[in-house]
Amino acid sequence: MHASATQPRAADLLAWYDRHRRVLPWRALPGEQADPYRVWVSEIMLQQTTIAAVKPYFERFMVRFPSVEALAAAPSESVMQAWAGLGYYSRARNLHACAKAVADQHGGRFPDTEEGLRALPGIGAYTSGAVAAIAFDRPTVAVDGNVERVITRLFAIEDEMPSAKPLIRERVLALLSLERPGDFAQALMDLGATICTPRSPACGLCPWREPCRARIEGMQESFPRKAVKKTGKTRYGAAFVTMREDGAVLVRTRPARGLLGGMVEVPGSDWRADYELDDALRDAPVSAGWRRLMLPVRHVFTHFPLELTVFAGRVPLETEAPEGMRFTPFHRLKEEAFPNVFLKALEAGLEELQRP
DNA sequence: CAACCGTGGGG
DNA sequence: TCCCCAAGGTT
Repeated sequence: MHASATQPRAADLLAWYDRHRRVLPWRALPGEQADPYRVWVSEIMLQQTTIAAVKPYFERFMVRFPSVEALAAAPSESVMQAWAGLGYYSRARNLHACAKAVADQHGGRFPDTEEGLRALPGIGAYTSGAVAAIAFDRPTVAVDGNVERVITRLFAIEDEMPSAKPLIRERVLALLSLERPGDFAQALMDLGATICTPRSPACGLCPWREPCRARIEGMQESFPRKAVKKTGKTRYGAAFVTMREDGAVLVRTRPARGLLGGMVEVPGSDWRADYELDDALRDAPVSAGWRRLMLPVRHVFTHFPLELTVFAGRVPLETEAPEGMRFTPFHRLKEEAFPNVFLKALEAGLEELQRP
């Protein structure tokens, strides 16, 4: 007798989850109630970010900001610095705004409904469902990329993303376990992350291998259907690593909105596809004996690649920082909220300055 | 609603 | 090296 297609059941998923659930720093142990603050912070950090990248940030963040009140009371520079390197910095700005809203308008307690959470900054359709289900066991779902992959395979949904989203949500809601919504949400994500992976899914270990339409057709890796997205044109620019005689380095804070908003940078030019490197020194923040590094710093953002040519120079002790800039003592550089692209530029520039 | 918004790792 | 993509939200 061949295994005939059955209907997927939440019970099969939850039974699998009870045996294979991952242990994560923000996840409650079986039978324990999850801490909404930790769940919320983890969900924001995990947006478009891998668990491996998040773990060390999460641990440091919890030490530095142990409660939503502590986070709300912290200066924004401190929050941005704690986030530096994680990417998508609007998440950090919204996180801070959200903490203030919870502390000031909700008495330090997170709303315990999907709708209430959804109204807070940085909390959208996914995160509101995730926190409501995981931290408050509300009967709702959390549809992320994992879930979209699992569900489009399970039902062989041919619609391209993101137009398939409403149908996917409908299917997940139909499967939802009303007894264990929090575990159901986490089980679905664990399944997507460990079994129903983007490439080479381990269908033989899947609790839903029998009802999975995509596996039956041998087409599991072709879901979800997605249109190919095009990458932007490479942009070019100059960055200036300026060291004062006492070792202090010239930096400035970027505007609060937009790319790398609110983060710290070394001064530089605009980034354009047609940037003329020959004229780069007109973008220098101060006059110095600039040395141009031959190897540009390469960095890839979500929507465009960047080639940053670094100039390094020393300036006298009496040099004043231009308007909007400041000299940071060398030993405090590590406390600045540098995104990675500027860490790369800084490292390259400082190395050049060490040479005779 | 499509563009914008980082970064690191895996295949 | 290159490409894809990971627990998305905002505008």
